[in-house]
Amino acid sequence: MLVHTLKSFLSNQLTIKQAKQIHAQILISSLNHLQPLFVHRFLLSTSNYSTIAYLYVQQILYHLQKPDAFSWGCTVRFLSQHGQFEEAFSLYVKMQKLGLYPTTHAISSALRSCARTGGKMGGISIHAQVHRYGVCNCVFVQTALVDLYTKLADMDTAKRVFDEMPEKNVVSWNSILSGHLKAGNLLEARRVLDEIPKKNAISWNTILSGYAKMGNMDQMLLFFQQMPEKNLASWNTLISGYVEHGEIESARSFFDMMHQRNNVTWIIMIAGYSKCGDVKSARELFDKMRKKDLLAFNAMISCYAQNSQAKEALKLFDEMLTAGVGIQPDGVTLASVISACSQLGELRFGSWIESYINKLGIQMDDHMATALIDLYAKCGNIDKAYSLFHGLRKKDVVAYSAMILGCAINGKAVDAITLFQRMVDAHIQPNLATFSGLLTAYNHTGLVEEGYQCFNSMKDNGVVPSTDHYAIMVGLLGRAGRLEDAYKLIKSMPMKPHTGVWGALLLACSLHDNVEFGEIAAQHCFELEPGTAGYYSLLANIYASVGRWSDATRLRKNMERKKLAKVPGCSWTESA
DNA sequence: CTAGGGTTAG
Repeated sequence: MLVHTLKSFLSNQLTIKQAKQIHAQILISSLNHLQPLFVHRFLLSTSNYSTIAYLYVQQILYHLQKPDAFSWGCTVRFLSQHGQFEEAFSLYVKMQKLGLYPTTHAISSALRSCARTGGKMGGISIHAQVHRYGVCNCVFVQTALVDLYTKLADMDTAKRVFDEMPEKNVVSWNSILSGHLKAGNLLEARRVLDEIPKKNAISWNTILSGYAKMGNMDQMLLFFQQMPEKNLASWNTLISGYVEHGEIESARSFFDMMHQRNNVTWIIMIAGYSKCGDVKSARELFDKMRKKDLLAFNAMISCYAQNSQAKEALKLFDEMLTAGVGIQPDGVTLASVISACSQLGELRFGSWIESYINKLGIQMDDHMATALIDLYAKCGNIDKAYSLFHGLRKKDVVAYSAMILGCAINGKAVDAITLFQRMVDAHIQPNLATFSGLLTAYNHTGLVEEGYQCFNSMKDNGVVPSTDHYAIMVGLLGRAGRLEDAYKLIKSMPMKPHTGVWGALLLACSLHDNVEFGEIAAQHCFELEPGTAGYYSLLANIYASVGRWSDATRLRKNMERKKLAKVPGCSWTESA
């Protein structure tokens, strides 16, 4: 009976709130009789559980009686194996504060957690403790240390620990191998590979992923063909290599060739199609998956959000929640969902999402926070955006760009420029999106010369302006009445201008009643988007404002003949 | 217990 209760507790996907309720029930019920050790054994044999639920069991154990070092060790290992690295580490620290002598299981798992999260301070302090406890002779602990230092990109220390190991196994060798590849030293890695006494598939795959990341596809394929031992991960590494370097067709042909695939395989392909904008192919593969997991949904939802199909993203998210799929979203899901809401200007959804995050007990991470910064800024709540920005653990180029654009569209050009300066001081390389925000700031305030300077400085930063950047510049020059300069800029474009560019010029011409460039701009807009009535109206207005009534009438008649109705005004701040 | 292949925001 007790076991049954526990089992249903663990196999359900629980929210924090539900888990808390059950937690309380268990505390006052008969589960008090269960021995911690028994519960741990049971947990380790169960494969279908929710990690959140496990955390609560751990707390329950703590309430029942003082758990021993073994129980703590099991818990740390469990969390580390389920991706809950921060929790694993903090549990390890707690265990030590209680004066318990950590097991090698606990130490190696805690080290693994630090390695995965890049927890440098934590990892090094565990290393120091290991010295004190004198458990340095355990292969698992030493290998975990080697891996920690390779992941921290400290190859000198990694090598020192490795060389001092009295006993090494394949895992130790593979760790040092991946360290050399992380340092970009493929030759050294190949040399080490020959030294490994008993190589396994992972050894080969590690080198293969090295070739994949170097970008030499021919060498990668050659190595793959020569590998004496291949498994599913080898194939996945191969197609992931092609995807990363934009060769989606090659990836697909190997995908089709595979006699066996797993979710990793499918997700690599879905993400690959997403990156090159082929939403249709991505969805086709997604539909063919038989057991879609959380990461598959995340990949597909992100695919929609990143390819401007926000409504589809929200639709799929809704399906995930309601259609009995039985998968709980995580922070990754929500980051994409927030992005979709932002594209739709859906503040209502945004605040709903925030309460949803609280309900599920999902930890706010930088990805989600950055998405929220963008959402709040676009809805005019710049203060909220700022406070989220200041709360970020690491401010990277994406966060800065979101904040800069946020300031720009809220008329805070000075703030945007200050942020950009701070970003440069922090040695963060600006990219295309950063400059979109910055140029928008200049555009908003009409600072033509400064904007021009900024635009020209892009190439000094190794960034080539995109069509969108030209569009903003045309808008900036045009609004200032410098229509000829704007036209010259368009003529100098190395790529074909889209309607955003010509439309910006047309709009500027209607602002300044300029027929000469207005006609040229309108002509291009008509060709590119013959079905959009707005361009005809703009040109007709220009004609009318300079008294060329017959031309205006001719254009309006032309519109009627083409059955172009005026598109009703639509604003992104308005909910659909 | 320690190693390779999957999703994340502008």
